[in-house]
Amino acid sequence: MKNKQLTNKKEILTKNQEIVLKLLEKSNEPLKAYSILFNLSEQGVKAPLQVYRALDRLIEIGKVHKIESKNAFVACINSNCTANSNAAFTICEDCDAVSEIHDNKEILKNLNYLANQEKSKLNKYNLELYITCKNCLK
Amino acid sequence: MKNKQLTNKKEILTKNQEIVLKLLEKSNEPLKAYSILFNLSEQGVKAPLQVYRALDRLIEIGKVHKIESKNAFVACINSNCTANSNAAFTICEDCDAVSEIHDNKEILKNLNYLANQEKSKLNKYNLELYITCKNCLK
DNA sequence: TTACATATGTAATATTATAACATTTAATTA
DNA sequence: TAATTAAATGTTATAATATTACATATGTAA
Repeated sequence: MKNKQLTNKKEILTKNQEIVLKLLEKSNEPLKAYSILFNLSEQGVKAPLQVYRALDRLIEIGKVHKIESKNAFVACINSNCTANSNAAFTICEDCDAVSEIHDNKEILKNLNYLANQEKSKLNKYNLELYITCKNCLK
Repeated sequence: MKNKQLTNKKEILTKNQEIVLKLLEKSNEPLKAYSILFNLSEQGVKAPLQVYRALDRLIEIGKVHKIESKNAFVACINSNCTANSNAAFTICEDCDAVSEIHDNKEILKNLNYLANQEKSKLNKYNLELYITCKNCLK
């Protein structure tokens, strides 16, 4: 589908978007949609759609990423994130810890090259690295 | 979770695994689990679990990959695929066409480097490139 | 054979996500 | 300002994806 116009109103978020983002930002792990829902029930968020709509928009403007292999959502740690920005994560297969990798020029270069080889245009990418983390290697 | 022993019994598949893999191999697009289920109802596959169990095993031995962002499954095009092999796909955002990228040495090198930087060990990766494909660029 | 692991079948249910529609709030403009 | 439109919200219902739990069967090793 084509992208909608991203008016980018200086990141003015609506109430639901605001509280969903706040929750994600203070969480130190990816949260699932229904976990967000239960966490926010006291703040008036009562139905899945309220969460999913907020998440959709937050993802659209690049404030949130979805970890596809976990159906979970994280706030982007990149302060200067842009719309539909790229995402790369490490996921420890032992302890499930997830962390975001800052955009990596070298990877982007390679991926663009790959896309170009097929005469197609790279719009964005999702990269999930399944690792054994430093702690779990001990 | 730790990997189970991969006995690799020369790729002897069970009945359900066999027919699920056959279906995926002759499909020219990723199939969803319930689509597989409906397609195979005449062959005695009657419950989601039969499909999911077959898929789990096929993924484990590297014959099938899951496109995480689509909850869909494809047969691996890499004839000499190994257990838990890496996967990389392009997904056209306009026409939804998906194709697998053959393992790319350069990417793997970069990703290993990234993991090493964090003193962690890369086990496998999942890479999904959202593109506009050759046809849709016209 | 006995024991054990693996595979299968089946029903029920959990989890994740969207459709459809009514209502409210915000932004635009006449 | 009032009228008009667009965006966001609320709510119910339901669709789509995936797993739990348990009974049974089948293959493999001691």
